[in-house]
Amino acid sequence: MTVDVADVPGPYRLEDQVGFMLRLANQRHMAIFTERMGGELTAVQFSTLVRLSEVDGPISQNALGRLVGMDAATTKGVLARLMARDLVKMEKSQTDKRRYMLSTTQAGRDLIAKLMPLACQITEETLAPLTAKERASLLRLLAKLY
Amino acid sequence: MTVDVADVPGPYRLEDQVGFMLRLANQRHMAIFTERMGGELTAVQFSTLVRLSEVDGPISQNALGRLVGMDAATTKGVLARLMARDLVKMEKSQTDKRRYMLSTTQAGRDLIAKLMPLACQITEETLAPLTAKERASLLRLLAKLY
DNA sequence: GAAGTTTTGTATGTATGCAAATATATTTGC
DNA sequence: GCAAATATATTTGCATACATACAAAACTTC
Repeated sequence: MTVDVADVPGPYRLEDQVGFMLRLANQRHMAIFTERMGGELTAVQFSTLVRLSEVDGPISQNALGRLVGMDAATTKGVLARLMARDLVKMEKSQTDKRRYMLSTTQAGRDLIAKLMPLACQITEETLAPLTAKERASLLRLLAKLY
Repeated sequence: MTVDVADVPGPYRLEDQVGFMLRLANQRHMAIFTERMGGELTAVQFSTLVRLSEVDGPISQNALGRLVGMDAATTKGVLARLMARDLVKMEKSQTDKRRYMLSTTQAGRDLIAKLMPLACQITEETLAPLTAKERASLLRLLAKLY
């Protein structure tokens, strides 16, 4: 009678835990992002602004937050900072008195256009250690996880 | 004359950016961790306690932080919370008057032993959408990124 | 149309995570 | 042996991120 090596659990090693590695990989990317962007926008602010320009129509705060993967409390803070810089504007909905309808300003769209090449460089630098096949594989696997 | 499809950049899609996907995957894992751990320890606190028990000798605050991937400011807060719960103890170094030497308490080691099976279940649940090969592949690719 | 549920936005508290500045102690270079 | 560079720990400020609780408005169901 034999034992399959794959069935022997072995010791708990932090480096073998997805959670730990996800955190470290994310940290590395954030460091690259912050350094390259030079304080123009944070990663979450950039994602939020891109999403808002994609939908390109008035959208509620919570709905936009969901499209970016933020909860309501986080969304409020991010949008407050974007609005303080006139990159996003907000107006009361006529049909739903609870809602604020959000849209990008011209300054917001201009900033995205300016930062887009930088964002591509950031992705490139983050993925630099991987081959083209590995990059595709990583994205596919990450997409399965959420 | 033909054009290689791989050379045509295409539009910028948020879902194709590693940074965005890393953030979402990490969020999903954190949600699983928090729910399963039931408030016993956060993911970072657990990692820190495991690392400290691994080195199993007095270690300085900064050195431990580096082993877990935290900067000095973050490390201080995490350790303060662990010490407030008597999971970690600290004493002044005799040889280096800047350092506090850290070690786990019996309560800290007991808690890790108790939570270890839970941590394995959390990893399992996070990786549930992936096959064994995909899991190994993901870990290998993540390890290359930092 | 009234009751119960859901959605939206807000507020608060806690926990990472980093940048930058500070203070003290140690090590290194010469 | 001393000045310069490093290492350690701390503090502050800002930015996610989530849990929780709340109020107001809208929707569902009967």
